[in-house]
Amino acid sequence: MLQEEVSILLGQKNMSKTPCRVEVLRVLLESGSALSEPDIRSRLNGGFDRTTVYRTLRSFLDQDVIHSISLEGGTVMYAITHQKEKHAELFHSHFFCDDCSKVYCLTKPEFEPPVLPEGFKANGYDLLINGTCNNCS
Amino acid sequence: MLQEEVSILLGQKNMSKTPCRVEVLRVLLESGSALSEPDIRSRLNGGFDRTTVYRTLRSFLDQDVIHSISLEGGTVMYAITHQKEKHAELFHSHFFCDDCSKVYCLTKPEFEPPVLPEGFKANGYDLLINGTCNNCS
DNA sequence: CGTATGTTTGCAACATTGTTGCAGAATAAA
DNA sequence: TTTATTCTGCAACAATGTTGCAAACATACG
Repeated sequence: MLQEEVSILLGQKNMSKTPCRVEVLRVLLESGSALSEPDIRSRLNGGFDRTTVYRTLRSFLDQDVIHSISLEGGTVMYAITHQKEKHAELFHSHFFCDDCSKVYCLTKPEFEPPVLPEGFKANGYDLLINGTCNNCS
Repeated sequence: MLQEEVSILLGQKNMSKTPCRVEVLRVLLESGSALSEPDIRSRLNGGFDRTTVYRTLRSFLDQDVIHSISLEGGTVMYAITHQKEKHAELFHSHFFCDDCSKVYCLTKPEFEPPVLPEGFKANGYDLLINGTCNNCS
């Protein structure tokens, strides 16, 4: 159930269950994909202020409850962090549908990275794949 | 020589050699890495308006003379597009140094991408690797 | 040469995304 | 209840990017 999932997410990070936090998590969980702040705010029940939503997102980002995805052109989307995968901290892979503009978090984000030039050391990989999603093909 | 390279880049795309375009290309070529608009503008000789620089960047983006790289958090950087590589249109790989914040375009951007879920079709790959560059290690 | 046409530039204005300061409301703790 | 903490809304601000308009400049054509 949704309420439970929200409680678990907040409880794990010792975050209090405020109305705005609960709503933001509900919206993100229900959408199943990444959303921009305007997207999120327009779906919230309660009519919260822009500032409050941004502060909520900032807290979630700091606590790794959510993560941000930067699209071509600088648009930033926010999505729940599901850490089922082992290398979730190292590899982040997302899919952007050119057709419906939906953003999906790939659950198996690991891949064979390119060889770096001499002297370069990698700490993390952020991959953004664009194309057509299963809904649009 | 730099002047020549600028002329070639503009000539290939049938773009007129305006002062601002020449300056922006000079700055990007001299820096050798990706720069933000404020970075670029502060290095221009001539004191061009913010708007003029953005319009110049837009033209270059439309003509694929440059490309943009979106960093974590939504910062956008601009870099010359070197299409020496075959798969340059499909694979874009960049390296962000956590130490000096410099952004490098990787010249061999191909890699083994992750397997997509059923029904998803990829059109392009944008990889952003973060870590330590050769100057900072 | 002069005129018409097109492009570049600067200025002002605006939109969007995100942050910060401050004061009031709500919540939890004493 | 009183105190302390944290949330929230409002106003203001900063950064990035776009658009409209008019002046400047270059280009082409008669």
